[in-house]
Amino acid sequence: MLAPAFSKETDTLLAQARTLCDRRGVQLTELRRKVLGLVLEGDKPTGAYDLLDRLRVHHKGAAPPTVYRALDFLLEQGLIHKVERLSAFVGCIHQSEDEDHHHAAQFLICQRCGQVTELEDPRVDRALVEAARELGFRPAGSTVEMEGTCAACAAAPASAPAPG
Amino acid sequence: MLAPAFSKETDTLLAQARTLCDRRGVQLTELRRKVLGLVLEGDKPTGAYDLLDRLRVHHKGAAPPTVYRALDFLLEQGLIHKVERLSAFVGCIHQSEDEDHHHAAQFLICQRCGQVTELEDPRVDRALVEAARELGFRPAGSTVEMEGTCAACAAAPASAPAPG
DNA sequence: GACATGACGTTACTACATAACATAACGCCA
DNA sequence: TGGCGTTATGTTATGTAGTAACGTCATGTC
Repeated sequence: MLAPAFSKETDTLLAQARTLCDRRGVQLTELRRKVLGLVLEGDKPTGAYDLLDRLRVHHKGAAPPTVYRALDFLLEQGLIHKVERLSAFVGCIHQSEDEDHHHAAQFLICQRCGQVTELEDPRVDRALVEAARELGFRPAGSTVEMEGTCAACAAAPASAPAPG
Repeated sequence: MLAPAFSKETDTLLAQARTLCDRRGVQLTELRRKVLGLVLEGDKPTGAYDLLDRLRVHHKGAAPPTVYRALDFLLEQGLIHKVERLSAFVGCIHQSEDEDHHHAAQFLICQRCGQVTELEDPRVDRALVEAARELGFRPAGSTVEMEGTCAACAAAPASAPAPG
């Protein structure tokens, strides 16, 4: 079970994640760290079974529950997000030690190039929380996703979607 | 292939849907009408395979594509919505002939009783569209869902979630 | 040393969704 | 009126996503 090699950027994020988990008293185990690394390495949202395939390279005998448990942990800790429309996972770009584990994020999904952009727009969250509150609804978590065409693809000729 | 019996409320909505499709020049076939009826009858979001089971009662030989094609049509026409977090479908309560086929809706999902409430809050949509516009993103469709506890369940004792 | 806890292994299964090709009904129009 | 395109549906098979249930192993603790 060798350690996979991650990019420098990923290693930095992994180090941050380690610090965060230590402070919270939760275990960023080797397995969970690997899965987080795989999610972070992808420049696009990655499906659980795709992660599983990659995980198996260095982690023999990995099965669906192996990946899903790790993903559940990472979601709980707010280290990754799930993009519901894609049934896929992305690393969270807004890691912050002091924040709630699950901060409210929004995603813009480009139908042309597949690129996903994470937003953290307070106006959107505020509007949603307010609308819920008016109905006496107590929010626990939200999914906000918008599909469409990103700026790069809108500018590119029809035959050439902006690359990943 | 007998016609299933729907409630009076559902029949009313089906009649509206019929009118709307006629005006648009699209075909609300018997099959599509049945599936729409089944979705509308449910007081909670219904999964595709649940719909399939019910469809089979009156529609021998129905298979997954039978249901999914009908659902795709109904989604296109804005007659139903998909709740991504539940992989399930609900009837749209905001049918309007003049509107876009896909209007921006939001959903509040109660984790206790499973009830789903559709909102159509202009503030939420406006905030999201604005945030996207600032990044040069051209919106095509959005998913906005919030999970939590509905007013009824929040008021009810812990052991007795408010009924469906 | 018995026992609780948390992480992970392993097997099997359930649920969700689509590909690919066949068939049938309809309108069109040459 | 026969051929053709279009749209809806039938049919078979397969791909993808997610979970249940139970076993094992390490660690801590009383």
